[in-house]
Amino acid sequence: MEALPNPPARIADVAARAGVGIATVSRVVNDRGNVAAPTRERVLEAIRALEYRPSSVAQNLSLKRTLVIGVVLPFLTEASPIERVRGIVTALASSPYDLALYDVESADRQQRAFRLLADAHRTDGLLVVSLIPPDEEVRRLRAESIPCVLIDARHDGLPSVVIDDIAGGELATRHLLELGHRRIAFIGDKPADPFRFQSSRDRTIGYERALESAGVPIRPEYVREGTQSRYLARSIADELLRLPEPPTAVFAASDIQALGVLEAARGLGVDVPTQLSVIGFDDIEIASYVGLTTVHQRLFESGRRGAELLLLALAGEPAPSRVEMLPVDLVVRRTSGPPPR
Amino acid sequence: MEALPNPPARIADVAARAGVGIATVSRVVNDRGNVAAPTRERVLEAIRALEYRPSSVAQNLSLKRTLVIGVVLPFLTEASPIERVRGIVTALASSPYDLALYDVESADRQQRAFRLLADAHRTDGLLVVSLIPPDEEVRRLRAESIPCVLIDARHDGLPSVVIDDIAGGELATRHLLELGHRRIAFIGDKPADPFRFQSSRDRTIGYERALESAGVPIRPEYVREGTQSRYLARSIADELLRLPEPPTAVFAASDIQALGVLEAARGLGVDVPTQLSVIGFDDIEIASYVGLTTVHQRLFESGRRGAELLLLALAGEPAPSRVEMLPVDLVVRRTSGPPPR
DNA sequence: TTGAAAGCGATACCAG
DNA sequence: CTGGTATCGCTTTCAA
Repeated sequence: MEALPNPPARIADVAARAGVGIATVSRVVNDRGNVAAPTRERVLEAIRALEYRPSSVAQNLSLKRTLVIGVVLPFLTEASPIERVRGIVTALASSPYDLALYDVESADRQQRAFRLLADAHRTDGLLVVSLIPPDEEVRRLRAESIPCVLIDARHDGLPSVVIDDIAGGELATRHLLELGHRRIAFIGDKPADPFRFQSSRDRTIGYERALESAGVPIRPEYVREGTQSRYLARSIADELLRLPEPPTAVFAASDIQALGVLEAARGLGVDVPTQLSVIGFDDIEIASYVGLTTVHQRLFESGRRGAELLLLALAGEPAPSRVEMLPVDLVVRRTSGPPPR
Repeated sequence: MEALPNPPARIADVAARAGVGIATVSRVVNDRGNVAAPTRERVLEAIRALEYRPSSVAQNLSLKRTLVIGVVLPFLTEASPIERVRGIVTALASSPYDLALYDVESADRQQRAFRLLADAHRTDGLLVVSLIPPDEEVRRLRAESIPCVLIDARHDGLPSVVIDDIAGGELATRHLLELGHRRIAFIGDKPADPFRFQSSRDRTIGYERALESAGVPIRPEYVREGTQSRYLARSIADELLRLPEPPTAVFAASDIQALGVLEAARGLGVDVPTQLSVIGFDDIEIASYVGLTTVHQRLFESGRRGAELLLLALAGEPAPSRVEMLPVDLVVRRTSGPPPR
């Protein structure tokens, strides 16, 4: 249990002790053939004695690869990105790659993350989640042929894994329509949100499309694109429910927002689902606990699949397709039902 | 948007273009003084033109530091480790360090993780969560003076951040006692679990201690140390509730297990809290959604604090104390109440 | 103020 | 089979 007094052994130390050249040590360490058994034994003995372990940093420089995959993503503190990371971790577990996380909370941090990553070969490959990398960086990535896969985001030059948000929006809205609802409100993100980009917007489109094809007119006062926070969603829902003609159902663009809606309903004594139906989007873990009806998007799967595609690219195989669309499905639980009569 | 045809520029390219030596370029890049203004300008111009960015891999080798902090932890797929990671990410956000995650699901993966990390200077520092590193590795870490902080784990040679599990166990049990319960069961982890080590065991001790000082005898059939899974906890709770003299309250060593208990109760038509009180431990996010009474352990804070200590050590300042104990507190929600009469 | 050259710790080519 | 040596890209003395 006492500390070694010496600094870590280098390959030269091993070579010296074994009385061989460093090339031979390298061969033994990397299991390249062409080393006589007795020599190999001497080297191994020296390695053991000196507790030698190759410096990966030096290996990186020499081999021009790091065995590290960088994951850039915003809002690691929220539930959905975490699900995606789980998928990524799972896919990477059986690979030789390690994972470096770059959380992107603030704008400057974001810039730095991309900067770091484009930094030639700090990582062997990149997974960018819910974020659109600047054209500038994309160009560099390609120039240096660093493989990069987007998850929950799109960019012309890059392969990506996304879900069909429009279909999801339609699915949710159709569910409510089929239950008999006609006064269906929508709560979504700010359209300009640089992070979640098109997702919420596409869900709105799905919502509108479903209403149209059911012949239900879209009422502007029911379409509220505010923010992804639970608290703001709550206050928006509060307003909606106090409308002279309140909606009988609310479709929220995320479960987090749906939870805010549930809170608002509880606060006003509006019973769910008899007086108000609520449907979310994402199917985060909490959704199942509170019985939230929602659109399941395969968060875990998106991470897993994205990582898989990246591993393929890293292995030199070309990505099967540019944009891979993951299906969504409706999960009916306890917050949706027929409208009150 | 078209790709650069050339490989990334190296420092020598910049030097050549600016007509200076590489040393000068290095000075400019790293903002070391002693560069004449016109020279500096020429260099900056060359950097811009070539889109030069220093290779961090090469810098690592030269400087013997990586600006990466390694985080080793098991079960990233569960809620509590995630909370801790959030705390770590937060603390690291304002530092120059990046974060490399090593998830340790399986035993071999675990070995590999420690191996990688002890690997001289792949990371500048280590955060080990809910895991006890082998003595062997600890020795190496110290020998190579790589700072390492334990979170939710202890080891003689290393500073650590833990919570007071015994106090937590007492707190939970006392809460139930004060409500009037006398038949209080305990569901904990397998004592031999190599991952969660002492935590659950200590909570048991707290439980026993509280009962003792209240003069309530400990009934062996009420103390069930099984597993941390929700499903197994559910079936254990099921058994407990079918006992001729079932407990009126269950203290689970984790919220996950408590959720299993709640499921068992629901399955048997036992109402919570009128017929059965349930208290968990951890206060994971879901707890607040299902109204679970629990012992809040500062998961986020443990990560934050651990990272903070590591940053201090990295900055050369000595750790304030060897073992830092985070307080716990009772969060009373809707699953605990007086026992049925 | 500047540049040549010596590390940093590996890999791998090329002779021997 | 084995060893010397160039190389990876940067930082940092040491002289000029």
